[in-house]
Amino acid sequence: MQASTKHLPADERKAVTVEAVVELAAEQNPSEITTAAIAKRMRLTQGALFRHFPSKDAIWQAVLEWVAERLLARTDKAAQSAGTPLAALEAMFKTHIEFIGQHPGVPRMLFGELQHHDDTPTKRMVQTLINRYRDRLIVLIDKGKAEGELNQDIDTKAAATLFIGMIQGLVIQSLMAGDAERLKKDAPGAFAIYLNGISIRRDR
Amino acid sequence: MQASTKHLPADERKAVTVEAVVELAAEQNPSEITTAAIAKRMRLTQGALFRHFPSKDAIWQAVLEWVAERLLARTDKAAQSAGTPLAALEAMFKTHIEFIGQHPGVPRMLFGELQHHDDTPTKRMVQTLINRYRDRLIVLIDKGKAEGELNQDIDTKAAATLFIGMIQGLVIQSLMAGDAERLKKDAPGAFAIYLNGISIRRDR
DNA sequence: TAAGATAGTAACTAATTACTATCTTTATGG
DNA sequence: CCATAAAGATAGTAATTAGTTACTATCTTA
Repeated sequence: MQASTKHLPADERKAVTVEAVVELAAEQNPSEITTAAIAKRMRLTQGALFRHFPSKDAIWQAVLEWVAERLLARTDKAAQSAGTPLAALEAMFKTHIEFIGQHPGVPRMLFGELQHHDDTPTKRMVQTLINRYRDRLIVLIDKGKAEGELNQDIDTKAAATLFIGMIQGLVIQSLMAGDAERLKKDAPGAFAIYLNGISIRRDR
Repeated sequence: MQASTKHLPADERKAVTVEAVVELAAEQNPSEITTAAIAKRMRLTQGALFRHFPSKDAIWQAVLEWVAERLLARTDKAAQSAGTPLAALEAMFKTHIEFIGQHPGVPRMLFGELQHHDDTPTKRMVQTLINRYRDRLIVLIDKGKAEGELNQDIDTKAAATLFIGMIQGLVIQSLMAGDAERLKKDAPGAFAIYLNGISIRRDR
């Protein structure tokens, strides 16, 4: 073959592979990403991938680990640096939207996993991620109620479900329109109504 | 093969095909539904399908037409038999959730279409469906504002986006949990918060 | 600096898939 | 009851894909 084919150590090669997949997922249907396409993006032959991963599924697992780590780290940081529970919720929301804006392929991959009817290992990883995210929301919402920022009458679990669902719905409509910008545009308006729905407010 | 292979007229065979696909989509990843699987479900050979459809894509188009027709007809009917705009919104929501409960494969197919990065004919059909749905919501929300049922200050488009997004998010979380019942369980709580967010209410 | 270990290449393989060509069965109207 | 056209069966094909294999290049270290 030709071109500068450097030998990378295994760890680096794995990291590069994950990045390549995340990039590709932004450009095409994730379920149609072939090992050949991943290898081509990395300027590697297809067979070489299997030196580092035992199967294609193992590649997906590495990618999902990457996603879970990064997303939770960023939203946690955002929430912690906010002053009140309500501010923390807003910070999490904004950070989440920002994350998706930077990695448009990520939600596509997650949605793709959920389409499998049976419990694949990768689907379980997505479930775990969303559950961890949801737990953080529940803590914040309960704290908000206790501190008098949020309406005591609302159902905490429903509020957490809607928070996550709102983001998922916004992403889907952005995907539908084929316009990544739309997510950022629509997010504030949707969040305003959500906030209206959970917070205590004075009558107009 | 043998067995009682009745010859159906083309129109009926097409209808049966659509039903088979909708059924299969409830049981497996729609993007992995092969023409062989469809034929098997219909107790037909794979080649026979191509007597009625020029391509697999044409099958998908027929299915999406079926979905758009049925969903809009049912939600329209529900909205029209409601007394007020707000009641119409709730009726649409409930009917929509009910429809998905009866056809769990439908949202999976729609989500699958949205994962293609380029504009396929089928993706366009999904876009058109959601846009038509959205237009109905906007009319209702504006009417609700005019009649004093809804908060004048909310952004109508954002409220419509969140309405659709809420359903999409609920469906995704139900898919994630692998529990179709969860949709029906979570829907009322989420809608209550949404309602709280858009309606005029007295302070507690 | 030589030898073992790690990373990469090129060329397969077996399975799957949408679609087709040819032959057979079934339904129907005169 | 028979001719004919529509519907289905059978048996293909070409393309694609994950994974394998035998060999080569590069790195590491004793």
